[in-house]
Amino acid sequence: MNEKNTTERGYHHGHLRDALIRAADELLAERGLEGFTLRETARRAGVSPAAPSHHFGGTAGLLTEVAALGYQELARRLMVAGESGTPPDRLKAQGVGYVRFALDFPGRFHLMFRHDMLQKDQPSLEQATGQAWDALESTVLAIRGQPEGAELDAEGEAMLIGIWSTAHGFAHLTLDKKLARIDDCGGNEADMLESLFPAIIDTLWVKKLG
Amino acid sequence: MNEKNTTERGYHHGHLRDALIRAADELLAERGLEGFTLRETARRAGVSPAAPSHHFGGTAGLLTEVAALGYQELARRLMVAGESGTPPDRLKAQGVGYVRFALDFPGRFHLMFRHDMLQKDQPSLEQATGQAWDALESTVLAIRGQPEGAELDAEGEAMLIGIWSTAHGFAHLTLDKKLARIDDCGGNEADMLESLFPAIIDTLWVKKLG
DNA sequence: AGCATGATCTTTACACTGTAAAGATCACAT
DNA sequence: ATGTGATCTTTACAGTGTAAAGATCATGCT
Repeated sequence: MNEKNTTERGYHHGHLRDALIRAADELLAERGLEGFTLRETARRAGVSPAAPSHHFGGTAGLLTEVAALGYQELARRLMVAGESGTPPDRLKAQGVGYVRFALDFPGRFHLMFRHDMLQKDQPSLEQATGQAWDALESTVLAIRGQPEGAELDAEGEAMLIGIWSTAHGFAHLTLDKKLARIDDCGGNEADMLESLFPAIIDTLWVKKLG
Repeated sequence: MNEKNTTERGYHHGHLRDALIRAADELLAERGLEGFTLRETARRAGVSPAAPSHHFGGTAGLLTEVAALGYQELARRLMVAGESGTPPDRLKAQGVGYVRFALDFPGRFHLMFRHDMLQKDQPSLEQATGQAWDALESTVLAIRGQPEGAELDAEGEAMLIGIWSTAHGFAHLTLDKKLARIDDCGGNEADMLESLFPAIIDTLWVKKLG
């Protein structure tokens, strides 16, 4: 019944909703969040400027779906990073993975933390953010010696928010070129991630936890 | 010669440049960065929509001056916070001061880290950011036992960027309501600053430094 | 089969935005 | 006093998001 997967012509697109999400994500990757435009997204999907609003209610609706995809990808990476090693090593790896995600997808990343552009009550978004949170939480639970599924104790909570804040802030500062004066790595983002950020984690966390 | 400080009537405003910066800052405080508009700023200054561009070249020019003021205020607070106590205590106090600044002036804070909206080469901005950086650097130098004015060693650098990242990330996450599920403090930003953030610093940093 | 119904997409329109270009006004030095 | 340059206004234009109304089509009901 849905056999117009190849050439989407005619008045009705067929898979417009998915196509719009994909187009928006690509536009975000190309021009960043500030270069994003609902009309340009529609243009890329080969559709009229007002078409997206029908499916998503407006710009915020579309961007919320894109952000949900971003959280899914982030959660996936955090789970992979938290698979092997001692609990402190896993937490460190998740921190690196968090920053790497931000540097790989700056547009997505910025969007995901712009609550003024998202509809926080959207179930798809809530679920995806929950997955990312859980990935970190289970690692911290292991560090604290608490059973899986338990509620974090106070120090565990501070630990979780701490690593999150540190990774989040480092990612933001790097993307905003605020660490450019650090000449150890000549502004190269990859180097900053591979050497500087782990050094920070070591200085802060691992030495204390291990 | 400049005696029209009270009633600014007539074709020429007199102190339009300053008035625009003030109006922009107020607008930022009222509606946040996303509610900011060059035309509304002009309206509040009682002037035509195109007038600001003459003084600042465009939106970015005006916002850069506002951001420079923000960095000045931030630097002032960091210096005050770093005045008394042991070096680790001073660094902790500066971290708290950093977050407090962000929560007190969300509009300014967001603007200050939007490199796509600022002119990074503006001297007023460069100088103000340098002051804020120096305030943190001198505290870390004291912790590392290095003389004032020296160049930070590798671990000191990691320490500086680490505390900055942690405070920066915590501020961002708080402003974006990402820590709302932490029910220890019922979403109250003041409580989060006064209890949660210091707990994080203690768990991460101070225990290790002291 | 024929047909109505509703989902999907387009067209049109409007109130905004930033800013470029050209004109008006005024302070001030000569 | 006079013109010169800085300051501000007017006008205009290309964009933006989205509301409202119209066109097109798939689908299920009789």
